Amino acid sequence: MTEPVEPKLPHAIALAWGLAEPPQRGPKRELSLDAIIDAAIAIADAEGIGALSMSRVASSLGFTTMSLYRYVTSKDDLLQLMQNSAARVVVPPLDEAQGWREALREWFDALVGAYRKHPWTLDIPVSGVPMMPTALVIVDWAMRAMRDLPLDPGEKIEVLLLLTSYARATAQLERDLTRAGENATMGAESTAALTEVVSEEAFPYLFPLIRDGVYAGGDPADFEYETDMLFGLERILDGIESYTSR
Amino acid sequence: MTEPVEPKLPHAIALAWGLAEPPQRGPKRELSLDAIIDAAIAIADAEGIGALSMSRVASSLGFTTMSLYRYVTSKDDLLQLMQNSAARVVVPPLDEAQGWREALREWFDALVGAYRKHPWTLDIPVSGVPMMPTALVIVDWAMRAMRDLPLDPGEKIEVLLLLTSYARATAQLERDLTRAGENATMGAESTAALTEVVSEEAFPYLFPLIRDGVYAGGDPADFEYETDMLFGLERILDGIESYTSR
DNA sequence: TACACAGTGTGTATGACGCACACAGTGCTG
DNA sequence: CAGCACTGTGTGCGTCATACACACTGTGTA
Repeated sequence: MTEPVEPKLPHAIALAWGLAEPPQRGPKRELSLDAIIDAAIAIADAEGIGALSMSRVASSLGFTTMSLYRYVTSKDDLLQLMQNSAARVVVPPLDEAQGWREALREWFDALVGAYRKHPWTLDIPVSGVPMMPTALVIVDWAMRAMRDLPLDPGEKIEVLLLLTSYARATAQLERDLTRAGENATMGAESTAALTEVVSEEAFPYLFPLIRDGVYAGGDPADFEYETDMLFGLERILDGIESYTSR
Repeated sequence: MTEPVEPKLPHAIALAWGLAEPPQRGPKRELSLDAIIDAAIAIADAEGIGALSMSRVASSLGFTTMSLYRYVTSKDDLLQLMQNSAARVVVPPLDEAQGWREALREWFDALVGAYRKHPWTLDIPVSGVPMMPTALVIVDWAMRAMRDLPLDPGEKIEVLLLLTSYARATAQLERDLTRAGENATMGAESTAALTEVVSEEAFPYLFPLIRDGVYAGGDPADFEYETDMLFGLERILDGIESYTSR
């Protein structure tokens, strides 16, 4: 009996960390975890996460549904592994000369880029404090970017939460607006309907924004991603700066 | 033939705005939309959104599954309406003397409070730019709080996005940590396992945080909600302040 | 007053889906 | 060569959302 490897890590996490010695006995495996994950990601990329079913993944690989369960304990498991794989980012080498603002911008871009590449990751419900390798790589990178900031560790984690949540939110908004551009539903049509229902009396402060098409309004192309999206980021960075130079 | 009421609003949204004249002909209705929504919310409150099925809701009301579809076109529809109902907040009367920082804090608290009261709203996938009444009430309130800030409308929306995404993220983190405290899974046990897998070489900047139990570490009770959670908010507010007083 | 018909709640049926489980075959290990 | 850990497979179960046909109800109109 060997050492109990890791004390009770959830299965997907253990797998993602590569903590699974391949079995010695029995027939050679025809599938592989990576092949399954890649196939699943391909489906999600092409048709979204709603189209992803176990049987769909299996048949796209030419195997039966149940064969997948030799590699993955549940669909949820698979989703975690997909997310871990899709969110993988390349961490640039440490540049000592780079300031923390620029470093965090670069980091933020990478995050948003990953969401753009695999938008369905936005549809995976967040499950607890992240413990997957990719997530921790991202955290490590963020901590590196903040290495010289005079913040205590708890505060850095707060900043991390701030940035990741904003990255996710902007990516989601961007996706929704893009979809609204294509899709008739939720498009200009229903936006117009809003004006009939949002009265100036009931929504005195919101009303002008809707009237002028600033809120949910007009052409989604008006949204200058690269500038609008970064406004919030710069505000966060300003906030950090003003705090640290108190 | 009467005027086509509102041009093509999604069904749930139209319902939520009360744009559905009750039918004149036919038998008296035994159910009501509100009763259905309330019953569904009760189930979600008690057992989470995973336990929520149409048949579950129906039988809790003493009706058949299909009867619900006379009031709601789909489960998704119902989820939107539940969220709209659960997120309802009481907007305090306008206090002219209140500064924008305090106003936004109050607003933020209300948001987080709603998430605390009905944590399952965190599990409802966000669908497009919010157009439900409650969401717009919240937006209106935020705009009121920012009424004197020298920001253009687009910037205010950016700030709104910043704040709502952070509120959601903190509420989610808080919930996850609370669960980790109760649940054995993801508890101290697997946190300990992290230390074995996160090496100092591979994660030089993250490693100390895990070693010292700052990240995902130690007692979840260490998380001082009321202070830690507000750190990020104060940074956002700082960022706005520093920007407006450029 | 009678009736057409919009609208009600119901029962049955369908097609996905996740996954448990038993099975027959496979190839390492003693 | 025997045992057995492990493979991919097939069947089957329970759950779920929802389509549809049905019998009934009450209101507006002929």
